[in-house]
Amino acid sequence: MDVRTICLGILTRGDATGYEIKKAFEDGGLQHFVEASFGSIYPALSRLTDEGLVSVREEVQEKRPDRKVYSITPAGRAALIGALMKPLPEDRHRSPFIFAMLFADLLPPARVRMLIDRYVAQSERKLAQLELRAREPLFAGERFAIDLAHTMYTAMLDFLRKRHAEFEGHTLQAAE
Amino acid sequence: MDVRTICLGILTRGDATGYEIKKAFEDGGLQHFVEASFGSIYPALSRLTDEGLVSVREEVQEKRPDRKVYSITPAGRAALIGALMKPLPEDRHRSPFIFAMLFADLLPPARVRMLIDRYVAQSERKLAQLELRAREPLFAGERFAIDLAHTMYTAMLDFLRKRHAEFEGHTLQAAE
DNA sequence: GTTTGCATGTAAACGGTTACATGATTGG
DNA sequence: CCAATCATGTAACCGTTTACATGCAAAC
Repeated sequence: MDVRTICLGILTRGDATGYEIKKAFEDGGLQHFVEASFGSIYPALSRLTDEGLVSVREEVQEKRPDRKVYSITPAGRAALIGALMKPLPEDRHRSPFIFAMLFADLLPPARVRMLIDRYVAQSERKLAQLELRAREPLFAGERFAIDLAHTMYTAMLDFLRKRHAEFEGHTLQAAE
Repeated sequence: MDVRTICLGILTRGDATGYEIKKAFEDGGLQHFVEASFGSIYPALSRLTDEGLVSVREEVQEKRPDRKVYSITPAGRAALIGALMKPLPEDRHRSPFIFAMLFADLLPPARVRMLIDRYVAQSERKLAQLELRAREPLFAGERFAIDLAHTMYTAMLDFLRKRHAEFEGHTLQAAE
C-alpha cells in the first residue's frame, strides 16, 4: 500500500500529525507489514490536503515547532474505502534472510548458525511486541492482524529452533 | 536483496541468460521472497559484466534472438559471499491484505469475507507450488527455505480458515 | 487464431529512502 | 553530558516497475 493510503487509514482512527502517523506503526508490532518514512509522509500529507482528502489545522506551540494536525475528510474516507474495494496488490515479502539461506552451502557454517540465531532473536522481539500490543484494547481488524502476525512468527520460530538444533555439530552443505 | 546480488546467486547454480534468471524464481514457490523484473535484470547483468563479476558468451541462434549466457567469475563469487557476510537488511513484508484487514470495520462484511477467501486461495496455490518443488532434488539451503515457507503458509492458512469460519453470519465491526 | 514461450533491451515514470537542515526539551 | 523525543520539511538519489520496441515458433 502506498503512503497516501496508509496516512488515510491512520487518520480514520483519529487526527494526527505526520510525526504521529510515523509512530503509529513504528512500534505497534506491525512495522513488518506497513511502514513509511518522514520523507514520504510529509509530501503525501501535503498532496492529500491539496486534493481535499484531509484537512489541516495548525497548532502553535512554544518551544517546539508548530504541529500540523491532520483530519480525514469525507472525501478522504471515501478514497480509502475505494482503495480497499479495488483488487489488492499481492503481498511481497522481501527476505534477505531467506535469500542468504538459499546459498548456505557457500558460507562458513558458523555464519549460517549466526544468521539463524539472529533471525530467531529478531523474531522473538517481534513476538514480544505483538503480545504487548494484544493486551491493549483493539479494533477487531487490528486484533485479527496482530493474531495473524503472531501465528506466523510463532510457526517460524518453532521451525527455526528445530532446524537450528539439527545444525549443531554439522554443516549445511550441498545435498542432493 | 538487490537484483545484482540475486543474479550472482542464481549464477552460482549454473550459467544462465537474463531470461532464465527471471524464470528461476518466478515459479519456484519463492517468488514471494525473491523477485526481479526484466527491466532491472538486464541492466544489472551489463553492469556486473563491466565490473568483471560475471562473464558473457553469446550464443547465436537462428529464428530467435541470440542468447547471452552469463557465468559467474571468481570475483563475482567473492562479491556474493561478501554480500552475505555483511549484516543483512531486515525482512520487509509489505502486505496490502493485512493493511486492509486493519480497517475491516470500514468495509462491507461481504468484502471482508471475499478478501479472506482470496487470500486463502492464493496461499493454497503457493503451498501447492512449494510442495511440488519440495519433491525435486534441492540444495540443503533451498530445502530449508522451502520448508520454512511451507511452515509459514500452513500456519497462516490454519489461522485464516479458523477465523473465516467465525465470521460466517456476523461482521467484523469495531470492538473494544 | 490467439496465447504462451523464447529472447533482449531502453526510457520514462514512479515511489520511496537517506541525508540534510534546524532546534529546544526531557530523561537517563 | 548524551541520547532520545518532538516536530517539519526539502533535495538528491536509488532501485525498480511499466511500457515500449521487435518478432518468430509452438501449443492450444
